[in-house]
Parts: sequence; structure tokens; C-alpha cells
Amino acid sequence: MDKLNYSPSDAELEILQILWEVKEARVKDIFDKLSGYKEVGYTTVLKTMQIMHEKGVLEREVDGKSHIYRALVEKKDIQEKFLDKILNKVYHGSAYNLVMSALGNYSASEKELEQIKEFIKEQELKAKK
Amino acid sequence: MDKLNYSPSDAELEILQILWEVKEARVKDIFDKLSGYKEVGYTTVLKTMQIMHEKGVLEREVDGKSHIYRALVEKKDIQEKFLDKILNKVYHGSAYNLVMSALGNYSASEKELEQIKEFIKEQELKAKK
DNA sequence: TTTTTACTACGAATTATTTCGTAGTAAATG
DNA sequence: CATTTACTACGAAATAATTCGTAGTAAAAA
Repeated sequence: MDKLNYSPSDAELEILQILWEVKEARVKDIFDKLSGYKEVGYTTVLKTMQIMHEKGVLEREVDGKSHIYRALVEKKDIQEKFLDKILNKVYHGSAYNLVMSALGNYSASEKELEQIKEFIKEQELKAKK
Repeated sequence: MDKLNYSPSDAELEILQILWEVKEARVKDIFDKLSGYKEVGYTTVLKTMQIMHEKGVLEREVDGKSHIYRALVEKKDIQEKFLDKILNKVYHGSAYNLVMSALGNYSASEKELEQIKEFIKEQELKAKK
């Protein structure tokens, strides 16, 4: 999978999300999960997954009468892709603004906040060297 | 402009970005800016802006033979929209992961890092109350 | 063996986005 | 007064994303 140019559409992203979590799944498994929170047709999911397979985003293995699918794109790469986009397109390239916006609008646990501070301290030390 | 349902496409976002910065502009102004970093046809920009106007994303005022456009959506709202999407679709709702990813992949100035720490301290104080 | 079930494959319609050619018009220029 | 310039408006093509109906097939159930 060419990591550089692929950016998933919304429908594709929902499927990737599930696959990243469960590692591998049949169309039916994905359909069941998606049905849990939205209306969607079985063949719609099937078709989307077939297209993702054609694009090289998913790999699949024949198992009896169905296929077992796995993601060929890593979550980390897509995260970076999206982060890059949001940073450059709506936060003017300022990681600071993005971080403040995230911390201001969404909560993090006390432990997580500590870890962020810790991480920043390390960064500052590195910068001083 | 109904803030809740609108999400700009890529071409629209590039135009919004410019409008947020310069407050108001004619098609020609936007075209000139965009031309600075990519190939684009004048009528392409014009048409996109007309569509955005139809959608209620931009307002415009007649001035002589041309129009002066202004954004009706606020940057803040679009930032939140995108943040929400990236957080829920690729960071599993964890602001912590997003923040660490942003700080890890992009740099912030020393002063900014201080401010982030300061902000976190305030949050922690609030949480204790 | 016949029918049902659980799948995939294919084709096509629908919608959104993006692009750009052509035409029209009013003001500026020659 | 004629022409050029600087715009807008309109229509339509190209592409991608999304959706779903129909058909086909092999295994499971009756």
C-alpha cells in the first residue's frame, strides 16, 4: 500500500477503524458493527470493502465462501496524515494552537495531564542541549 | 449559516483559509493567492465561491462589476469540527493521544511549551476543586 | 434432492466535488 | 464609436464516493 497518497473517505475510515481494532474481519462482522450505530445496507459495506481491496487498502484471504479482510494501512500513518491536514489547513501550522484547542475542548485524565507535562519537560531539556 | 452540518471540502477550505486571514476579498484576490502555490483556473475559483455563496458559507456584496466576499463560517467552528472528527475517527476520542502525537511530530516554541504546561496546571487546579 | 441461507460479484444510479469552456455585459481604453 | 479588459453567469463534463438492486453460487438445512 502506497502510504503517501492514500487518504480514506469517511465510509472507508469507519471500516478501517473497526479493522484496526479487531485486526481481521469478514464483511458480515463489519456490517454488524456498523449497524450498531447507523443504518447501512449489507451490499454497501461489501462494495466499499471490495473497492478498498482493489485500491490496495485492505488485503483479503478466501475462507470458505467468504473473505477475511485485514487493513494494509497503519493507523499511525493515517493519524499522521489527518494531523498534518488539520494542522496545516485549519491551525495554520501551529501545533500549539491545536494542542490548546484539544485540551480546552476535551478532557484528559489527571494522569494523562501529568504525562503531557513530563513529555514537555523532556522536550525542553533536549532543546537546551 | 448552519454551523452544525457544514463541513468544507478541500477546495472550499483553501478559500476559507484565505478569507479568514484577509477578512474580505474578490474572486480575483483569492485566485491570485491560490495561483501563488498551485495551478488553478480563474473560473474554477469563481464557480467554487459561487457555490459556497449559494450554500450560505460566504456572503457577498456587489461592488461595481464584481463581488466582495466574506466568510460566514467562523474559523473556530471549523477547527472544532475537524478536531472532533480527527479525535473520534482516528484517535479513539483520546485528547491525550492527539496531543502527544502533535507534540511529538511538530515543534512548538519554548514559550508555547511553557504556556501549555501553565494551562495544564490550571486545569488540574480546577479539577481538584 | 429441493429449498433456503449466506455469501460474493456486478452494474448502475445518485450525489458531491472539481474543473473549465463559452457567453454575456459594463466599464475602460484607444 | 469600436475594441479590449475585467468581471460574472451558466452549463456541462469528469471524477470520486456512496448506495443498493439483482444475480449467481456453494454449502447447509429440510
